[in-house]
Amino acid sequence: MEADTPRIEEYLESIYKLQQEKHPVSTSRLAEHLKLSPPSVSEMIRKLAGKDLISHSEKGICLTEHGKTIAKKVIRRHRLSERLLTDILGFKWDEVHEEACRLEHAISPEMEERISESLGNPKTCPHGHPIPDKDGVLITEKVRPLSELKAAQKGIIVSVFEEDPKMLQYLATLGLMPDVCVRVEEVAPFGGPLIVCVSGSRYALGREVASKIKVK
Amino acid sequence: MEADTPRIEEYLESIYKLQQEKHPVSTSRLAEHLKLSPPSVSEMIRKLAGKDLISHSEKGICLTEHGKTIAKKVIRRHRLSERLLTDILGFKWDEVHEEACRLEHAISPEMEERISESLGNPKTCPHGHPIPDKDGVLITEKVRPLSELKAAQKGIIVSVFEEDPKMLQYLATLGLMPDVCVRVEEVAPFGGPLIVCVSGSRYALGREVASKIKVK
DNA sequence: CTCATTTATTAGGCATGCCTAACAACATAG
DNA sequence: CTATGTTGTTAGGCATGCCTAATAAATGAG
Ligand SMILES: [Mn+2]
Ligand SMILES: [Mn+2]
Ligand SMILES: [Mn+2]
Ligand SMILES: [Mn+2]
Repeated sequence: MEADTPRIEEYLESIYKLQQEKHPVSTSRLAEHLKLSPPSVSEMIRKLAGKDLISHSEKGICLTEHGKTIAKKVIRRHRLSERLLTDILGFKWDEVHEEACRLEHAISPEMEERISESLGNPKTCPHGHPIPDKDGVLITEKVRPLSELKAAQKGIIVSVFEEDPKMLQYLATLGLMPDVCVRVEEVAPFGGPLIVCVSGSRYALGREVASKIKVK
Repeated sequence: MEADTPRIEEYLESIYKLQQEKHPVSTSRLAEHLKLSPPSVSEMIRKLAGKDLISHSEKGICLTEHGKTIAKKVIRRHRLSERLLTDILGFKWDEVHEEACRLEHAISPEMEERISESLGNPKTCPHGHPIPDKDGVLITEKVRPLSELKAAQKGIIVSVFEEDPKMLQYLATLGLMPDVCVRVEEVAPFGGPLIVCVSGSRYALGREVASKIKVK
């Protein structure tokens, strides 16, 4: 019954992440995220459904409880790997995603626990996303995208929903990282950029980017 | 021209290790070490020869220069992984082989360097085997097996050529680890055991095991 | 409502790596 | 020298995961 390959783990991980954003996960969005052709994904979807890891109705792809459990384990290993890479090996937050994406499939439960312990059981990855605990319990803070703030409102960055190294590097130069306080100075109309103030400096920030920065 | 899969890396790594011991590496020994069927190995051998990674004459399998270069890279990653596992994550030396054998294929050149730096560029793995440097240079100390020592001779353990966790655990309880001084008290005749003295205690040690412990 | 685009699936392949069964080649013990 | 066991290879398969081309189904703009 159990037969989890790295590829299956990777699909479940992606489905989980996509579910976070917009609810119905489609074949095409999944194919795009995984950088695979739609037929490849279509085929795997059928297999995952056969293994009772997802349900595949007309309204999209959904993880089953079993699928969600596995996805959270993969995500735990991914995020712990990221922390290992930044906190112990000195990587920057924009360098860790791809590396962690490989490591997550090569880590035993024992190593997972040792990493967690060695790091003092961290609660989040370097991008601010919560790390599911050993039992799959995931504490999600109530957040909203920076793009929803009105002029003069401020918030503390909780997480940055972005994987692209270039973008992460850019955000780091602006100081837009978890735990940092941002104030919205101005919101340009017609979907224009936000003017934000971060530790004394002002920057113009596109709506697209701002929507990926979650604040509380 | 380049097309290195984890499996190819694993084969080259095994061939390299087997070459260290007895010279002519045979299909069957390789199959046994890799825990694969002889036909599977036979097939891969042909492929590796086609990629100019090994030469396959009647007198056995030999790594080419190119093959040796790749093998040493894999071994560097393996041994650095072992050090990471023991020195930073708190694993014991008997718990790291299998784990490292997976990690070695999931580590980028950048991560390899970061691990090495973070550990202070270690020269050996926890079992005392030398870690090839960035450029593949490998410093091999002149050693001889403990089993070749005569009564009253002593030596310092350099390395332990053993992968089996049970055996490593056993050796650790006796204190037979790198940098430890051993004195041979007695050598039983007809291939019998050695009586050795390690930090004040005496133990009987089979020839087989003793031959895997290298001293200087 | 209809035609065109987007989205999903089928069909047919291919590469990688593994397996078992059968056979060939060789060594060597009797 | 022959029978036997060891070693290696061929032949034929299978599972996994990916691809392109073609087709079907759904959507939505005019
Ligand atoms: Mn991943
Ligand atoms: Mn992250
Ligand atoms: Mn290995
Ligand atoms: Mn080692």
